[in-house]
Amino acid sequence: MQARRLAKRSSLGSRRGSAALQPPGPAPAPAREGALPGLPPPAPGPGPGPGPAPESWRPPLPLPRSTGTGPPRAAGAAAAAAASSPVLLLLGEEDEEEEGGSRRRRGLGRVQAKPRGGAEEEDDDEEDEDEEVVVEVVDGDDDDEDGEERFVALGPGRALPKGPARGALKVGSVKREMTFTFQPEDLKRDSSKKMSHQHLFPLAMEEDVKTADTKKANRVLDHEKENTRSICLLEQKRKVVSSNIDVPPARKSSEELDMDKVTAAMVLTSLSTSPLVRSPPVRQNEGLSGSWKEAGGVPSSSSSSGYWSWSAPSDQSNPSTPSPPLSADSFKPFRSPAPPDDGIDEAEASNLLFDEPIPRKRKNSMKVMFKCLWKNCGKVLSTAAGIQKHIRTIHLGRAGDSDYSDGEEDFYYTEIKLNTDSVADGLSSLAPVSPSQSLASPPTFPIPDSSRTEAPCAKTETKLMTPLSRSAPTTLYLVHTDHAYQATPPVTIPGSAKFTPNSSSFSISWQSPPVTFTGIPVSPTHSHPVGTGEQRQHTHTVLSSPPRGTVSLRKPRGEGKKCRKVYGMENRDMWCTACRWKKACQRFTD
DNA sequence: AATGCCGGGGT
DNA sequence: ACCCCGGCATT
Repeated sequence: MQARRLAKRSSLGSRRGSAALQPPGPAPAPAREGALPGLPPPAPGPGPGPGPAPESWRPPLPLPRSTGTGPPRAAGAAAAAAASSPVLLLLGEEDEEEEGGSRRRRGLGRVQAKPRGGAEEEDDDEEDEDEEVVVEVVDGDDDDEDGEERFVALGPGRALPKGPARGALKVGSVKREMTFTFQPEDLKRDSSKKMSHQHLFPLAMEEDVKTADTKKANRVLDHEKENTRSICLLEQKRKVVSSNIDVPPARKSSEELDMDKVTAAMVLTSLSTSPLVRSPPVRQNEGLSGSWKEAGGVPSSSSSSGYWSWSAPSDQSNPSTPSPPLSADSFKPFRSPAPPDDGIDEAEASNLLFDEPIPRKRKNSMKVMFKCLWKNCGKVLSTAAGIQKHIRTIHLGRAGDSDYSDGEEDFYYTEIKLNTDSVADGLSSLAPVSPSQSLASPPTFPIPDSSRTEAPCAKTETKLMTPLSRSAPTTLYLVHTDHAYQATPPVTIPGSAKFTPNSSSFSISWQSPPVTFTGIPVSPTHSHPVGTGEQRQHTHTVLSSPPRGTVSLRKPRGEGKKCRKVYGMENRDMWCTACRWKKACQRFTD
């Protein structure tokens, strides 16, 4: 079968390539990929344009490969690049950030270093519909200078070969790299990969890493002051890294410790925003914070938390160890928010296609603030802790400063990102601004990609809440229905939000019945499908509106291009399964 | 007529 | 669950 597919694919690939450049994806497609110099022929041109993201992942993944195979990966160059825009590189985009984006980014980042060949591309291309290529963001190190992120494509069958190669490369260039992949289904493979990786890592290297890390820590401190968020991410990254590498219990200054707290808080916040996590707010948060602190903040090696066994590197990598899976899970949320990003394709990178409660993704140049959702309050603080306290004391009337928190505060505030860069602007302006948003009281902040709860909450709040009402601003949950069809396997990441690249493809199936919001024909700004997608997400809240009497069960015909159009009948096998089955297209949802 | 999709059926 | 396809609604 594989073989068959392969053959088919290759043939298709070529075909597709030509097709791509053709009519189907006229403006959008080309524009999109066109911007990427590094990327060879925007092979599957058709997809990119129309589909929110579908295509992005579709295209072959040259990157990973190149990364691994890439000849002289100019470490120096890379480092330099990173240094120039550390944040950009480190801070991710959206989780959903389908690999497309990442790849792209990557491509941009190191284009100079190694232009990829189209051939490889084709090759990678092969598995699309059945198995989406999953690109994992591998956080190299937290460090800004040589922060390197790697995307490992976990394609069925690909991962394995790749691992070793990469590892080898790594060693050669003396770069530290952690492979942290959370591929539920690919876990095994993954672990094996990691293993190999580990093996490749000479002890010496680890030493190196340690020292480097320490230095980094210091540097990071500086950053913290100006960009908390980025720090956050960095921290997170570091944590991730540490989980794999035996990181020396860095001596942390009190300041840093503080930061950790804040970081934890922030993360918690973001997490709490996630519908999934929401239910058990307190517990969750607490637990998390705990682990976090442990992970990142523990100054002395006395990290007792059994969360992540990082005492022995080999341990983590050991597939048989329970830790890997666990950590993987727990990491998910963190990782997603910090997907890399390059300020260039942010616009599209903003592909916020999530199909699920995805922990808010963070944009690099975004500042995170916490806004009180209490009616008529709208207070905005820069720290989660602060806002929590504010809520606790002011609104909940909890005993003064008692740090006691039942987690309820989480419901009353939301994390908002102040985007400093264009993306935000683009999005917000672009955004057919959900009605709720306009209603939201504290309009001060453009809520580019506020957590989905944000808008809805605000709305509800203003509308129904009584000042005194103790009930938290009703939290609206997103109704999300996934199509069973064409389920891109990896997509469903149980414990945490799915932000797998692929996820973008099905993202929003708002076929959800009781969906209220019917009007607001999200202006299909095709140029930025992403934004649109997101908007929709927001709007898509259950709760508020009375279930429309007769919800036309029929899915409003999508206006976007569908597989059929994009690929044509000839390439029917390239269609998403749903399309093939004459079901609602899963790939190009709109 | 071409599409997009639902409902239903076959395996 | 996977796959097909009749048939209807839309374009």
